[in-house]
Formats: sequence, structure tokens, C-alpha cells
Amino acid sequence: MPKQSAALQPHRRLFADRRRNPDAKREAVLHTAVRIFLERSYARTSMDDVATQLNITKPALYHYFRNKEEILVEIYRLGTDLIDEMLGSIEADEKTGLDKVADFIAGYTRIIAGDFGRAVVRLDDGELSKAGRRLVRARKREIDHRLRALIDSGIEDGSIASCDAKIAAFILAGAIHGMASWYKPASPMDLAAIAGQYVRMLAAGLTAGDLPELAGRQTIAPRRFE
Amino acid sequence: MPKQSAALQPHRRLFADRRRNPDAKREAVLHTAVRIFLERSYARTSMDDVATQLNITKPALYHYFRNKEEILVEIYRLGTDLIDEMLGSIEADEKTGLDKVADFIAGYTRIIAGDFGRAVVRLDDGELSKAGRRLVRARKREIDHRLRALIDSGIEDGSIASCDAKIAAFILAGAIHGMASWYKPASPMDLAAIAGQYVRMLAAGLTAGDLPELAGRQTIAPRRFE
DNA sequence: TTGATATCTTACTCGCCGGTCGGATTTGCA
DNA sequence: TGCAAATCCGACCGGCGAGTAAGATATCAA
Repeated sequence: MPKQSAALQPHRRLFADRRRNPDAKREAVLHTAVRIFLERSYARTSMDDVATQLNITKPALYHYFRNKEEILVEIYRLGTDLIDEMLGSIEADEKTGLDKVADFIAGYTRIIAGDFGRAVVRLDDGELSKAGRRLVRARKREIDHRLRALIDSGIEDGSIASCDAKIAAFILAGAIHGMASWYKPASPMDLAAIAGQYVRMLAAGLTAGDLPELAGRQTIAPRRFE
Repeated sequence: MPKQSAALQPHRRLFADRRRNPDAKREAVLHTAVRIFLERSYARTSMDDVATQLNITKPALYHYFRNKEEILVEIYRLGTDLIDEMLGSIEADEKTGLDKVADFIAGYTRIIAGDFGRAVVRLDDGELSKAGRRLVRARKREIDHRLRALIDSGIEDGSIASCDAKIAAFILAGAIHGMASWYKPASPMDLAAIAGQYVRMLAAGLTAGDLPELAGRQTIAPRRFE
């Protein structure tokens, strides 16, 4: 049983009387579902779980969504839309590549702090059908490529040290994605402070690509850390 | 049906004749299981899948493991053992904090590139029972704390810029964990080159904690990126 | 050779969950 | 008011997968 937060109450009440606002109800399902999915994972959440939380029964859910997968795909869509929107506004700016990437880091951390952003990162798209998986992964790949383009533009204009943009993008995205595993909305830490340290540390990593004493370091002894 | 790689053949052959080497067979189960779990996820892998891959039937598996969870816990144990061992050897060194962290990054990427390391990071411990989850998460938490200690020591000896070690550890670990999602052992990219860029970029981020022009930057306009 | 034991198989049980069927109840509109 | 459509429910189906029971077969030690 997921803990019942006060924030869910309005969604429950929405379903109290029939015939009202199908769109609002559909949205209510999504908001409730994404919370439970994040808490329990998609696979371990049954349609009954979602329905119960909404104070309805399972078949009622199938009035708003064809199946369980459609709910998940819709969640991904909403989440990736947020990221797309942010990327669009960053790309439109007239800034150096480094500044754009820094803006990306700041914006991305904020999106990941939200439910739908966290869902994009944490929910397992391996649960999807082949078609759904293709769709979702294509969107993720596109986001990755746009981040790489940001980095490349920074390398070109000299604001970012020469490096492999592909790996750099993985490092940036990975670092921020990790947030989805530990960040709790009710966290005592200020989100702005967290985002600030992310920007500082990661942007610094991009500018100082080759500190001589680090570039030449030898790695640890070749023990068999398989 | 998971693709049958040549590397699995020896494990299949091990079970060809009965009564031979229980320890080796147990290990063979683990090696086979971790591969399938990484490909298909733990939840979507049935005991029949594992058994089939080994050329035996499901009940035979229960001769070596009490249940499915025991296999997963054992995989976690082997993976975290690798990390513990590495941390131990790093902690024993007489180096600056930054150098120790750099060694950690290099060693960690190599471990994550292996099956059991990748398993620690990618397999969902939410599938475990309460007891198993407690155990696994305790080990993960301990690793996190030891990394923080490494960072703290670097801040103390001045090799790392002052920052929140907790967040810094999350950033480092997150960046490397991300590798588990895209790295394929048969990758064309040289692992050493990847590890090198990880070390360079992340270590640089730790040394240059406060570039003035970055510290003072204002974040993106406060749109509602929920 | 012969029992004792380990190993492995065939054939089940049982619970869970996505999805559906048919019907009941409401709502809004003519 | 009356009726068509929308909304929702109780009861069910079918499949999947973890785990087990009971027995067959090979191995090893004596």
C-alpha cells in the first residue's frame, strides 16, 4: 500500500461523481500512476493499485486508457516533452556552448526533480512492447544527440575543452540521472543549491579538459577487477 | 530467447554429466544468471530461462539455490565485493585525496564494465524481499560513504576544492553508473580511453570547484519546467 | 556389486495480474 | 420526462511463473 499523500486527494475526489471531465480524469490517472510507478516500479504496480488509489475499480481505468502500457507511454511523452521544450529554448539562445550546457544542466536537474522527469529516467522502458520501446528510445536518443550538439558547439567556439562529446554527454546525463534515485521532493536540501553544485562541478569538468598532471596519470595497478 | 553466446557454452557443458563439482556448477549458474539478468532484467527472467540456458530444467536449479532471490543476492555480493576490494586498496595508499578519488574513478569504471559490477548498478534491488533489500542497500550505502570519505580527505588536504562531499559523491557515482546502461563489453571504444576521459573530466570538476564566472551565473529563466 | 546419496526430470499446484464481459447506474440532452 | 451515451462495477478468464512433490537415474564409496 503506497502511503496516501494529501496531494492525491483531489484526484480521488475527481472520480467521486460520474460524467464530468474526461480529460481531467485522464490526467488524474497519469499523475497518480506516475507517483505509484516511481515508488513501486511499473512492473510491481498493478492496475488495481492505480485504480484503488483513485477510488475506482480496475475496469474504470480502461475507460481512459486502452491498456497499462498506454499509461506508461503517455508518462514518457509528458516527461520528454518537458526536456524537449527546455532544449528548444536553450538552443534558441545566443550564448557560448559552455553557457548553453550549463543552462542545460540547471534545467535538467529541475526537470528530473519533478515526477514526470524522474519517470523518464527511472522507469524501465524494457517493460514496453517492441513498438512502445522503439518510440520511447527514439525520443531519448534524440535528447542525447541534442546534448552532444550543445557540447560540440562549445568545443567549436572554444568555451569547452576538446573532448569526446559522446562520452561527455554520457557523463553529464549520467550524473544528473543519478539524482532521480536519491532526490526526494520533500528533501531538506534546497533544489537550487543542488543544481548549483551540479552546474559548477560539471561545467568545470568541461572547461578544464586536460590538466597535465591528470592527463598523464597512470591508472591503478592492473589487478583483476573483472 | 537470449542470444546464445559462445562464452556460455562451457557452462552448458559443465552440466552435461552429473555429480562432478557442485561449487563450479553453482558458479556457472551465477555467471549465466547475471548475463541474462543484465539483458532482460531480473523480473523478466524466469527460472526456466536460466535453466534452459544451462541445458537443465528448473528444479535442478533449486539444487544449488534455495530460490530466485538467493541468486540475485549472491550476484550483488560478488559485485560489491569487487568494489570493496578496490576501495580497500585505495584507502591503504599514501596519496592525496584527489589522487585517491581519481584512482577510484578509474577502478570503478573498470568494475562497472564487468558483469557483476554492472549488475550491482543496474539490477533493481526493489525486487528483493525486505531482508534482502536491507542487506544490499546497506552495502551500497557503505560504498557511498567510503567515497565521500575519500572526497572529504581531499578537501582537507587541499587537493579538492571545498564542496558538499555528499553531492559530489552522487555526481561521481551517477556519472559512472550511467556507463552501465550503454557500455557493451564488445564495444569498439577502448575501455582505457573511456576510463581516461571519466577521470579527466570528473577530477577536473573536483579541483576547480569555484570558477568565479560559473559560480555567479544565473540559472535559466524560471519557467515552469515542473 | 551394491546400497546411499546426489542429481536431475516430469508433472503438477497456486497465486497474481492484465484484460474482458455483461450489466447497472448515472448524466445530459431532446 | 425519456432515452442514448457515458461511466462504472462485480465477476470472471487465461496465462505466466515461482516453487514443490515424487520418482527416475547416475555417481561414488565400500
